[in-house]
Amino acid sequence: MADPKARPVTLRSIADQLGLHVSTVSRVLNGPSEGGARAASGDTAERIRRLAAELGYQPDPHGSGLRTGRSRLVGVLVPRLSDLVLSTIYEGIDEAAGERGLTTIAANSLDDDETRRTRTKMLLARRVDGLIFGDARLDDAFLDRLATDGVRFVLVNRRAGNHPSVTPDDRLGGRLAAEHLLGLGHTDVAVIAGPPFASTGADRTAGFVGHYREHGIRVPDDRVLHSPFDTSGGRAVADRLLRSPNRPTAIFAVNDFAAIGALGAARDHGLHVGTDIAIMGYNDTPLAAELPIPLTSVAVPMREIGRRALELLTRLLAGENVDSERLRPVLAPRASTGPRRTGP
Amino acid sequence: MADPKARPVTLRSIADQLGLHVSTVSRVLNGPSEGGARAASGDTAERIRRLAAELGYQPDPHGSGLRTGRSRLVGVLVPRLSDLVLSTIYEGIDEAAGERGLTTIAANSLDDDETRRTRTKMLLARRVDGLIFGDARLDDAFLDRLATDGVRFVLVNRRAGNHPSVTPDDRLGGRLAAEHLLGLGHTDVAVIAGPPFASTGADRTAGFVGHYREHGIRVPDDRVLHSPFDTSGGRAVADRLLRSPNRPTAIFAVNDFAAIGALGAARDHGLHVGTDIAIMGYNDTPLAAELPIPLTSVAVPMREIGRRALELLTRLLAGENVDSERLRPVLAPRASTGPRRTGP
DNA sequence: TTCCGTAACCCAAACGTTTGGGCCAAACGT
DNA sequence: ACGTTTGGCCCAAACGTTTGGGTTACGGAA
Repeated sequence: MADPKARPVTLRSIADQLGLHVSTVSRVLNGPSEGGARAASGDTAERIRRLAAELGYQPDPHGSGLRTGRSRLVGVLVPRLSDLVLSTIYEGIDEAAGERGLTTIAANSLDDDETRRTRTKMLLARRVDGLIFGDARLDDAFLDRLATDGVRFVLVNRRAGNHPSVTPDDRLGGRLAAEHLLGLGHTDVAVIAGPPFASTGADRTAGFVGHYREHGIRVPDDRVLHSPFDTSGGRAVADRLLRSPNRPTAIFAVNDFAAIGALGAARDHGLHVGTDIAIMGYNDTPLAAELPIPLTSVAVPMREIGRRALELLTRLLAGENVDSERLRPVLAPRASTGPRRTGP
Repeated sequence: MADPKARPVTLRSIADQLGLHVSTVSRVLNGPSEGGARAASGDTAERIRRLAAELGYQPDPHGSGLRTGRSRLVGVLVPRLSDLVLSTIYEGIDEAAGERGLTTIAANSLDDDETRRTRTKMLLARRVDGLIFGDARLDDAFLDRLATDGVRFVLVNRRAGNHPSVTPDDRLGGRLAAEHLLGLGHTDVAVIAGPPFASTGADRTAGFVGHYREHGIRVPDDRVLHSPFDTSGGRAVADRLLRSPNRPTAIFAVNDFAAIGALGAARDHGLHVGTDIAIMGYNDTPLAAELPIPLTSVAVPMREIGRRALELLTRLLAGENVDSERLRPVLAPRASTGPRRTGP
């Protein structure tokens, strides 16, 4: 691995040991594994590769970064890594990056404008080759500015403007939720819609409300409530809904954690979830299926979304023109919206 | 921020514009903000600083890294970032790193030996100045080897050998749990102990069992079950416990997610948690307090643990001798272990 | 035989920074 | 007045890599 005090193994040390020039070694070790254009003779190349492997040579990113101007670093900005949705997406990003020899640097923006700015600046100062933003806002002036400045980035999970993005098809997801609840006979429904600036919540809500509208049922404005994407936020909002005299028979939370909060609120009101009231979430977090009352949710391929985002970025960095991608969600019906049935 | 095609602003470009030498600029911009040893005159220094700020100069890490041999990069290896405990700790690490002008690179090891090896190699190839491991194993040959190789690292959350570490005081935490359950009259208890190679589970279990032993109650070996630190693992193990003819009256899971799984299993067995059976977790995840049946847990300052780990590493890198730190956990009693009471 | 092509290398510059040595002039001490 | 310090700056080398441009030497074509 790494020797104690031994001088780090460098192109030069290899070249010297073999009586070659450093540039020859560099070309051999860089060229496509077999016979690059200006590579060395098969024999020499073999000796070089063998010695490099034996010494455990690892190119110094400072050297190559300095020379090439590229760092093979990708910056990833998310609202919070401790949000399971984002950390799972990040795992997908990092996994795909690793396969391409790229390294990712993650940072939290906390959905705060000032923090985004400083963290992005930090990443740029690190000379990342490109960025992936998981904290885009609808109508995002910051991103627009960055784009005109020539910074290369893609969005993940949330879309904004027409910056290239990889997201779930959230309108469809909202529709699936509506279809499910309507199919169970719920005509009096409410939505816990997440914060208004996130496309995820907005699109899921729009899809949901749209489906109901197309079936002649209007979801009133005061039945669409905004809240943070977390448990306590969901609980607070659900409590408000359940306190009202004519409470809904079903609640669609655009996020599993908000839904879990709603579960708690329902219990506080003495309601049995699944019979007295239907509650469903979104994202199909691993937790959802394992809860005491399993939570109906809309499954989204989060890890795959992360992978695709990284791939999109690499294509962008390669100079290609890229298009946004929408990944297909699928319904995961469980006990929280009705009589117990065999889970998917 | 970053201009479109404009040449990046460098020490040289600043020096040229001011008719100075690049080394002068460097010294001014590096020296302790006021009057370094060999800095320039107050006037010149001021001009340099002003222009640097105006142009938005950011030192190129490739250049300085190459010259100094240091990268100001810290590698962080954890089992999984999508594990809330680890991602929260990581947030603490990253937060503290940011304050010191360091950047962290995170990677998942999945608690898999091969993956650890390759990911660590990757981080080392990136020339990180030091590492923080969140996936240590009791008796960890890999870490021992790394240490003798001169790699500088600290451990977080889990301890191993006598490598410097920052962890919760898990024995104490286990004792707090035992004290709580025993105080409620539970003498017939079981432990969901997590995987056997993690010090966290082992120490929590040891503290728990030790406390009972000191009070004359033996927790039999077949009442201490190992499982992964996740919900489905906890559910499976709890199911086994509850299926047995003489089932325990209380279960201590060394992890909140395993406890949530146990909650589900209890429900499957028609038991009402809090009255029919007591279940408690560990870590006091934000979720715990918000669950339909709030989960008793042992609160651990996860974010602070991360911060301390980073600080410990910086001291280590500065050449100081460092000691491990154990942070104090505190009990968070809730409804899942007894009659509803006001939460902490 | 001469000339060209090419395989297989070597040379050298450049990327941006840091840092041990200068060097000059002004200030100071005696 | 003369030597010494020191403030304020410049010089140059080095870190490891990549890459456009040589330079040989040899094989084959004319």
